[in-house]
Amino acid sequence: VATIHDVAKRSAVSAATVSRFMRGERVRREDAVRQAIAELGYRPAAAARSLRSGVHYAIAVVVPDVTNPFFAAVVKGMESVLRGGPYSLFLANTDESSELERDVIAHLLGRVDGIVLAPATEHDDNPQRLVAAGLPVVFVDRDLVDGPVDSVLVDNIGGARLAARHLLQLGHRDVAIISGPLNTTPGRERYEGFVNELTGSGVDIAKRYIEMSDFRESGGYSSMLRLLALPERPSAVFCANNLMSIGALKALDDMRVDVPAEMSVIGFDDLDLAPLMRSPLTVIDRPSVEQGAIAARMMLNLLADPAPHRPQRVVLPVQLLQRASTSAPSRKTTSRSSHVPGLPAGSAR
Amino acid sequence: VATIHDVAKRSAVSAATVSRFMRGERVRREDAVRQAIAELGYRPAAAARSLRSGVHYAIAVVVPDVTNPFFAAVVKGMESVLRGGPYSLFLANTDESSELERDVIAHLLGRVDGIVLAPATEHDDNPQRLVAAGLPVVFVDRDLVDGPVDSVLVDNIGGARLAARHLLQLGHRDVAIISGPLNTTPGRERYEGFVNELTGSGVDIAKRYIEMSDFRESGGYSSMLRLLALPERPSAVFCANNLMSIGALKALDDMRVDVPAEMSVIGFDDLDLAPLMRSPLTVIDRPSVEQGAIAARMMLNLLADPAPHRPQRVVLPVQLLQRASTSAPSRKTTSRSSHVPGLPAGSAR
DNA sequence: GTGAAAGCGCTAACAT
DNA sequence: ATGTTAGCGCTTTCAC
Repeated sequence: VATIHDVAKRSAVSAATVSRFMRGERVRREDAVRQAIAELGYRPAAAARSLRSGVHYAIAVVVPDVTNPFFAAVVKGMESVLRGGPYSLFLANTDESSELERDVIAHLLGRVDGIVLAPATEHDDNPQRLVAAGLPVVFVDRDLVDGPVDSVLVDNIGGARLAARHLLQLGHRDVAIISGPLNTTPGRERYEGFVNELTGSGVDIAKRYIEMSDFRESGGYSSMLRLLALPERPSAVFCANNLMSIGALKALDDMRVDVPAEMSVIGFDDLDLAPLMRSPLTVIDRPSVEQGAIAARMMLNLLADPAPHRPQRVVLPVQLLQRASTSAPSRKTTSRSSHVPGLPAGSAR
Repeated sequence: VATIHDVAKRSAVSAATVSRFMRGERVRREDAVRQAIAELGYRPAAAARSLRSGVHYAIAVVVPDVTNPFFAAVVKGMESVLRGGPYSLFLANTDESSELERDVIAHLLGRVDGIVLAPATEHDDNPQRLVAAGLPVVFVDRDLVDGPVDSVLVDNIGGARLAARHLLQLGHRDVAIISGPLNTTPGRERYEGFVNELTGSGVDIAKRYIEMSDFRESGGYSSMLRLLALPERPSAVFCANNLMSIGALKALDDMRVDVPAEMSVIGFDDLDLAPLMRSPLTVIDRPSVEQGAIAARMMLNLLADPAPHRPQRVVLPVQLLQRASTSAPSRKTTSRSSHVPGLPAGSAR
């Protein structure tokens, strides 16, 4: 374990010169220093460097669930940008819990130069304290009601409206939603977008068709079970994220409910395996890898120029990927609203 | 940004006393210290602590691909064990590349107290240097040919044999494999197990039915395309991991090849969506979350007692999950080996 | 361009 | 049980 002084001695310069060489400055005895470093296998002690200079050459990305392919993709995008640069990427997980998030962030403080964060809730004060403490923070996928903050998001409202409109066009009137937590950005926005598009088209959504869930597969599963237990089932359902879509589809499968004949399903977030499913899932798709890449670039900018600035908010577009899990309702539905303006009821595709 | 001296002054003790309080020792002016810490919002500077004491209270897990659900599950398992304890978990990605692995490890050195590693290759010298440098290392899913090292693995050979036997029992004789890289533990072991079980049963596997791939979805896809382009297609294929199974199935789907009627497929590693697939995938399943949990516990033990010890090697069992993607070959196959000892040819299930 | 010296915030030895 | 002292390895003035 060689120190900078060992290198200095061996190459007959001072420690300061070695330090300058390390940071890329031109040095007279450059070759000698380089050789000494190689021979001794010298690696600067990160802790000493951090302590003295205050920089860590590390960025953290904190997400609610590494198991969620969407967040895995975001991480991939960040890595592709950070690769080759001086910053390492650390990944931490909060399991959708504000308390865990607090602990995780506490462990991160003083170890990283910036945090890319998908906060557990919009009302979290953990992130605010970070921003207040002057640590660069970029929000990804989710941000705070209190904003404004630097963030890269997607058009959740537009996507949810797209989903609603798609179901309406197919002729559905008894429509359900399995929603994420309303205290998260995507949970709230997708809920509001979906419901507003429905009511704006003169189609009310029954309270019993609104399932508040948790963005987890298990949550989607039990929510769908509840919907299926209703005396009058809905003819279509919108699942507000990928994991809940999977859970809902499993419940449908277990209960032998045919998709889309008996129940149309549309999800938010694409599934890698969607094309191979018995009933390939129709989804609202969004650029996930790119979301991570943009977040990483924003962080790099923040790090390069820490001066106060007008917070930047990037919103990426979404698109409808129509597959086979949605179709016109087959059986007669008890339409509580007879007319959708501009949409001939029952028109498919 | 309060230091330990600020706390010391405010609570009228020395810095050393505050330090002792922080590490849990009993202190006379305990309440005063606690209060000062709260009022000042004191957080020990991790860098200073690390520099002085040499401990970081951090563990890294380094995997080839965070996007792979298997590794995501391993990480989950580690987190569940580490949660609540003093150690943070950092996750890093190597993209199946030894060079990237070297860089990643270099960045980790001097920042973490131990590394849980799934090395890119078995012949890697990166890990060996870590072990030699005295940094606690636990190998997960993959280890080194040079061993012995602490590791938690699964019974790859047994699993691959199980897969082969399953196909043989169904009556397949023209059997293909889409293998992972032979310079990785699971790549090599699954290949050897599969081929040995076949040849041991008197069934040779044709060279053209052996596809060497890369554990990636794209690799599985193009390998399957090549198998399908053969003048005499195999009637069954074993995919050595989850991602390649997905790729292979997508190729089959794109080429309109019916599974299992025209091609039986068995994979290694379960897929979350398997039950919802048009042809639910038969797989060799293994405990993935538990693998991570065990690795974390081994690391904790290493950290608690760094004394030299006999390397421990845990091997977890696997099981066959039979679904619908495997069946007896339908069309007459050009059997190059007529008799399998003990197995009535063509007997299914 | 280079070296000497100081010190980042903490903990470990030693003394009390 | 507590304070004093020293120093972990590095970067950064400040002189030259």
